[in-house]
Amino acid sequence: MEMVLEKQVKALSERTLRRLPRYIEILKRLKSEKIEFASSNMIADELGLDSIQVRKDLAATGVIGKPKLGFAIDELIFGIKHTLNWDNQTDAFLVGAGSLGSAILGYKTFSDHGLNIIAAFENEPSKVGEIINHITVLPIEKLSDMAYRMKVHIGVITVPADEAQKVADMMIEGGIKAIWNFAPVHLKVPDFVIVENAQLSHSLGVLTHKLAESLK
Amino acid sequence: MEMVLEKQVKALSERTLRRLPRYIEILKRLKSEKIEFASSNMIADELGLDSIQVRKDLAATGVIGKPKLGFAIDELIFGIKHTLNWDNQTDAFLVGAGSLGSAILGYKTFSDHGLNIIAAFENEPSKVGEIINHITVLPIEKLSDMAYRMKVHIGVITVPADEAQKVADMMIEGGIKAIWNFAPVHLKVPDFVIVENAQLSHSLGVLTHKLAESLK
DNA sequence: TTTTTATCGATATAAATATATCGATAAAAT
DNA sequence: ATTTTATCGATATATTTATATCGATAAAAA
Ligand SMILES: NC(=O)c1ccc[n+]([C@@H]2O[C@H](COP(=O)([O-])OP(=O)(O)OC[C@H]3O[C@@H](n4cnc5c(N)ncnc54)[C@H](O)[C@@H]3O)[C@@H](O)[C@H]2O)c1
Ligand SMILES: NC(=O)c1ccc[n+]([C@@H]2O[C@H](COP(=O)([O-])OP(=O)(O)OC[C@H]3O[C@@H](n4cnc5c(N)ncnc54)[C@H](O)[C@@H]3O)[C@@H](O)[C@H]2O)c1
Repeated sequence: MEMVLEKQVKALSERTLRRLPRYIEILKRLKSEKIEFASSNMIADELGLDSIQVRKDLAATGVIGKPKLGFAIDELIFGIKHTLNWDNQTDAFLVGAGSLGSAILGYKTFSDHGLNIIAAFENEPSKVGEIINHITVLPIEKLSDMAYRMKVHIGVITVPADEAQKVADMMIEGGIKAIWNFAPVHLKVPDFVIVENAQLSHSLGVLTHKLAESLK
Repeated sequence: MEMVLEKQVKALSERTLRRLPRYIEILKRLKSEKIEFASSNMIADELGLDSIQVRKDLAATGVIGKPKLGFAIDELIFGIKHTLNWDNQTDAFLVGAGSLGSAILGYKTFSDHGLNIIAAFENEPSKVGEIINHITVLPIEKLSDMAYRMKVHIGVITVPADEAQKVADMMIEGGIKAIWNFAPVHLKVPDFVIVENAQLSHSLGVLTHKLAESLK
């Protein structure tokens, strides 16, 4: 299986990036059914998308399809994962081992998605020392220093909204380069820091609005 | 405070819908600082957006600004909430009271966002009967029937991926009209059912890709 | 009272994203 | 060996989304 991955890859829009994991999902299912090639049409049908869009998205991964057959599934999964950098794991710290934080710590699948949470941090003394899914909860005071020494690049924020900026600042002080933020606040960070907001209320807003419209 | 909300509201794009909750966040903070009017510029600055875009988004809520002053904050919060249908609560059932499901059940803020989870359902007998944040966990067998009888319109899916379609089918059988899906699968539903996917891995993919790019 | 000013909101332009068209190609069928 | 076929991928068009321009307006200043 030859992988031509260093091929010049086109620019990736955020919308394309968000669709790529969905392709993996379908491809894995097809693979489990012993299917070896998937056409853009098959994928598009499964996901209710347009096959042209699928082809364009896949082009961005650099994987080449075969006329009449489509894309070799193994190669395509590999290519998508590579594009997302899911073929590597990046070390991460999580801050706020509350209910959402614990759910994330306990979720094994993120390690398939490039995220290796190696420690959690808390300001609540009673939680410090806990171990959740083999991950130890440490005192928040150690965050910056440890991030710096261990060259941790990703920080996950699951503290209450009014603590989030403070935590982000500590992360950045520790050299963290990308923040996955679950707190419902807009974080102010320097340009060189990437922030990705995973705010459930945004998604919920779309749902409640559409539902209200549909019931009108 | 006069609210002209039934004014003809323009079509709302999904991207606008996703920004609206962010405006509420900023407006609430300004309000807590005793500020009464917010200009599109102030809001845009806080969120790193363009003020024209803010004005366009706000226009979609039907709220009218005042020259030189901007938007009356109280009225604007009200208008945005109305647009999202966050000024009503819709009853919802959650299925899968595992770690993510429990975090959602325990999160009080969703009731400010139009979601009133009134029961949870499980197929794991040991979990049935539990009470999480005043919400009782019931056996999954009762889902369709109760949804139908209680006219529940929203279903939240937090079961493992390979159970999600089955659960969605039961919800639809029970007359549920909108599904908030946290399982990493594309649900197949009839046209009249709204599905909003809250898939964390999509967000994570954007993060890991951008981080890899930035470190190149 | 008149002038200045900040901001809105309508309209226009630009950019990004999605969809359509079609020739090229390799597999399968004849 | 030749033809047919499904699919790719490049290029072109359409749609959606974001950004820019500018006259109108109401508040504040002169
Ligand atoms: N639970 C959910 O379903 C949910 C949904 C959407 C958003 N969120 C957001 O996620 C965040 C966490 O929510 P949660 O429900 O897990 O809350 P939680 O209260 O259960 O957990 C927050 C944790 O952060 C810790 N913490 C607080 N300040 C800290 C600090 N300065 N340093 C280190 N740790 C600190 C607390 O001790 C606590 O354990 C909040 O911002 C919330 O708005 C949660
Ligand atoms: N935990 C996370 O941080 C996280 C993150 C992203 C996505 N997810 C997704 O959310 C879903 C739940 O994840 P989790 O970590 O809470 O898993 P979990 O195993 O803790 O919880 C799943 C729950 O669903 C119940 N269940 C299973 N089949 C059921 C059925 N047919 N009817 C009713 N209940 C059923 C189980 O008994 C269990 O309690 C999964 O699809 C997962 O991929 C979770």
